[in-house]
Amino acid sequence: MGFYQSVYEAVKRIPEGKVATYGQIAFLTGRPRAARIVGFALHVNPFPGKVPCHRVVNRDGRLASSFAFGGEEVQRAMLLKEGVRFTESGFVDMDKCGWDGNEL
DNA sequence: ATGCTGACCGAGC
DNA sequence: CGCTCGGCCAGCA
Repeated sequence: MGFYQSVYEAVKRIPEGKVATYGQIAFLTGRPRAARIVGFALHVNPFPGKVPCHRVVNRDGRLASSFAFGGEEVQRAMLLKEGVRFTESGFVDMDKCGWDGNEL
């Protein structure tokens, strides 16, 4: 069991209608500076239905450059379906949908 | 152990 | 406001 496993556990804690940044996940795993590892962890092991990697975005609120499930458009559709709001620029509204990481 | 890589983040120009 | 650079940390050859 490596750091990746901890990442998946943290991502699964993200509630619907909310999104978290890679840095946020990294913080929950105990490695606030390991945001890059978080991204790569989801990239190499995107468990469909188990780890909602579509709820994980970068600090800009923008979706990942390479989404494992198909593409940014697919990710955006799933987030909209869950109730996540988007800005005119096509970014996630972090102000309302930004997960504190400690609400639950 | 060393070096390279990577879905990042923050600061600087 | 947009791009570039360095730092950070885990996994792999």
